[in-house]
Amino acid sequence: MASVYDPGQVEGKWYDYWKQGNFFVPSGDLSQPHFSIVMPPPNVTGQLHLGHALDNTIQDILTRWRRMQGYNTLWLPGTDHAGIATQARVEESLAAEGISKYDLGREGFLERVWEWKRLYGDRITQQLSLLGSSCDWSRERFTMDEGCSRAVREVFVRLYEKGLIYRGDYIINWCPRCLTAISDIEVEHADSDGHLWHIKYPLQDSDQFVIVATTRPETMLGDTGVAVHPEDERYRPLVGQQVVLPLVGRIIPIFADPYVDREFGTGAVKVTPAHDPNDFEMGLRHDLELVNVMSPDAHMNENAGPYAGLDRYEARRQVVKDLEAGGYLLQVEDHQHALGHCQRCDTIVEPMVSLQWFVKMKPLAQPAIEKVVNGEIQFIPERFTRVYTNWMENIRDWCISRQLWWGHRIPVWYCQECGEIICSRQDPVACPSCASSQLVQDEDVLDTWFSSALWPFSTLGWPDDSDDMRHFYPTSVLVTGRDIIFFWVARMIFSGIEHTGQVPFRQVNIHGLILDALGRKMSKSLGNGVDPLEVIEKYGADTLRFSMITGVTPGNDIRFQWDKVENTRNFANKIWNAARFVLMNLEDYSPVEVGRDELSLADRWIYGRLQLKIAEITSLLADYELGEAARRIYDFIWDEFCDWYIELAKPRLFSPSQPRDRVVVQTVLHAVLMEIVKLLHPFMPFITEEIYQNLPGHGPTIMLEAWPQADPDRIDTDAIEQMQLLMAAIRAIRNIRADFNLSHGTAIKVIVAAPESGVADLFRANGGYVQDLARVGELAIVDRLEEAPRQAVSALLPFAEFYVPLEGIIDIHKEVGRLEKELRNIDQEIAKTEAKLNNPGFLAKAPPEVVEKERARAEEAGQRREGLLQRVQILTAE
RNA sequence: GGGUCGUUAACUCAGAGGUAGAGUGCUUCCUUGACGCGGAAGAAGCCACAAGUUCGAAUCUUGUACGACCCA
Repeated sequence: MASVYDPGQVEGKWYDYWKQGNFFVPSGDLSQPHFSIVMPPPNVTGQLHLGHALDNTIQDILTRWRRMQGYNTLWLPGTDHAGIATQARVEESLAAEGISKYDLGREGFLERVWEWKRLYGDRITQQLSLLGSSCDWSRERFTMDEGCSRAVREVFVRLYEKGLIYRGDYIINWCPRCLTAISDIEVEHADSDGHLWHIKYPLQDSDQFVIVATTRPETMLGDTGVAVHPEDERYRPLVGQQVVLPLVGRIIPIFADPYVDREFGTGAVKVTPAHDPNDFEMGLRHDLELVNVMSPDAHMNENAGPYAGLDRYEARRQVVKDLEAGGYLLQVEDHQHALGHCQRCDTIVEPMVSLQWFVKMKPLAQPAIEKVVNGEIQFIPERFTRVYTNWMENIRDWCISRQLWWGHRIPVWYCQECGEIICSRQDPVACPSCASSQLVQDEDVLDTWFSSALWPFSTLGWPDDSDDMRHFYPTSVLVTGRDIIFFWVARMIFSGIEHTGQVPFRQVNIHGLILDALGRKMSKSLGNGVDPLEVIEKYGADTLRFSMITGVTPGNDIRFQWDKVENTRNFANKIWNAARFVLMNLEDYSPVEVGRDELSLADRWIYGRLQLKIAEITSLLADYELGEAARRIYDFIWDEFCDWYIELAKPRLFSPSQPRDRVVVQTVLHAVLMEIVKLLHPFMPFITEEIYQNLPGHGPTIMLEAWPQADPDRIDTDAIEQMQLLMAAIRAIRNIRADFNLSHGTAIKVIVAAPESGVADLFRANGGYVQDLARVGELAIVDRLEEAPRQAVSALLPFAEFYVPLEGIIDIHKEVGRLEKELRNIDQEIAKTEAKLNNPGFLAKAPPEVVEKERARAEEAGQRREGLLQRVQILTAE
């Protein structure tokens, strides 16, 4: 084994081995509980980014852990067709060849997209493999495969038949570049600097006027009303009157509506129902006419009269100019307002009225809220529950039609003869009403999220009553970022409840975003993204996984730091070398029975500590506290196992006079390393498999090993406490060595004065530990010193005093300084404990054990102070 | 405007009602037979501010400031 761990030599090999061994496939053991996760499907043409890496690492940790615990475990992978995103990319590539999708026609274009999908479809899944994802590739799905498409069809028809899907003219968000409707949540709002124009609208047959304020003057061409607040005294007399729309000449009413904000602008607003969502609502309430003045590419249309053909911003300039010329423009203020942008292409979205398909949300939202409120679905961390319920409670109908070609075509046909509308599971051949075969399918496709919403059950075989549905549904947990709670999580919840009668998952584990080192979102435009493949290439997947997980609070964002990656790489190397050491010393090892009475103090200590760690780590995992769990393993391996246990084991390993010692230590090293490697496996699957496969007594794969279970019988609290004393002693002596620059070669003598017989016995029995680890030549143990040596440095610990005679080396002055500093610390501690013990409230109300602890501490501090004072006296006495 | 999160050592972050933690960095020292991607020791924090609850608050409550994000 090489002394530096090389992940490149290891990772690919084991992944192939696991796949070939079918170790990712569920055990199928129905006597065990199931554990299932459906993977949030990445965009089929996408590339792995750090967000995916984090998301899938979490899922893989949970999956590997539960699998080891014996659950019938399924992690189902797949990809999403990502309608608008994929179509845009294919269009771009066509544009590079100088052709548009219209040149190819719908069929031809779709062929190109499928080609594209075949070309790039494997890339992201291959990248997921590089991460070590233990998902069942035999069940891999795609949102547009046959089964998912059938589920989409079924759901659409059911909702349609229930009256929950309708088609209508409503205001939607229109992207003038993508030339499609997009849903509310696909619009991103950003503040931008604009103006507020104050415009005079003259009253009909009067020389009076109202002043309206607007940020989008060009939309006035479509105004069909002016609104004021019903309780606004200023305008009360005007309500019911008519104004003459400037430039256009249309006569439109002034009406009162509580939506109007009296503080905004002049308190009177122009109402354009065809180009503003709020105006649209008011239009419905007051039966206003809809005047659409824009074409799909955001140019003015024929309803804009002389402005027809102008781009929306040119039209704005022209309208303003004309208003000014006509004396209608009274004032222009600077004004900041939020503008909606297309999530996909960042174009400013235009609210427009158009004929689209919608899902009626209120009836679906209600049960979806209940299941979360009553705890059938649990968000982790819990605070995301409110994010979800707030959104669900204020939900609006979901616009599901998209004017795209790539996606699930809406299963609705229009009879050209009689106008019948047919919504059907099977493609109809004749009109059921007039038997005509002149049927034309709706041109639109469904929002990508319509199919994603069905993912937890469409992938398991729904609508059939499949084995997988029965065995793995509802799924156990959904792991995803908080950025798609609305897009996806919410929609899966109401869809699952509506169509399967059950929640789609029991728990939702929300994690944060990965940010760059400066705390900014990683984005293409900033160019601050880090490619996970680069990290894997340089440091290995185990390192990437562990560095993203460890020391992270669930739900919080994570800054990506190369420093941390390096530190984790060092950790991997540390484990590697610890294993190398163990394996090197196991070459002559054959398993033997080792009696409990043969175990040394250090053996009993490490066994006990291991049990405690197993219990902690298991319970942290159950609570989704992966960061803390990882940190505990890290500490245990590096600190307790490597820095202490292995060091303590060395002398016994190499002592020719005690051959049995070597066997015992070998046994313990082997057993503890085996458990460590299992505990670490979900986090770092590759290196742990590699080590495991080198350990004597290994099975076919570590993946099939049982997760360690804490054995309370092995927790020897005495051994743990005793080791603590020895370790404290070793540290104190090392400290002295460092302070006095005593080189390694310098053998020192240490006198231990231990008044308690138990402590003295401990040092008599295990003085070897101190001698070896603190490099002590002679260790003398006494109850008490008649006369403490003057030419000696001391460490006065609560349980014993340690003297290192340094005739000729010690600088008395320096030593006194050292002791005085310690005295100051002790004095502070005493002041603190005294303050508590002198507080009657504390004595009366604090739990007795806390008071007792405080008393003990005070007493101990008092004794140490006494000792320190004496020591100073001895040293300063001339 | 509403909401969520954050503010802890120089930096990046854990923690959490009862003596402030890690990693990196910094200062010494160490070619000890796993690892210098290592080991030992050390310096370094009024846990943002204010009020409250409590015997006791960095931790709970409320408010303030600053920062990030989400929704309108």
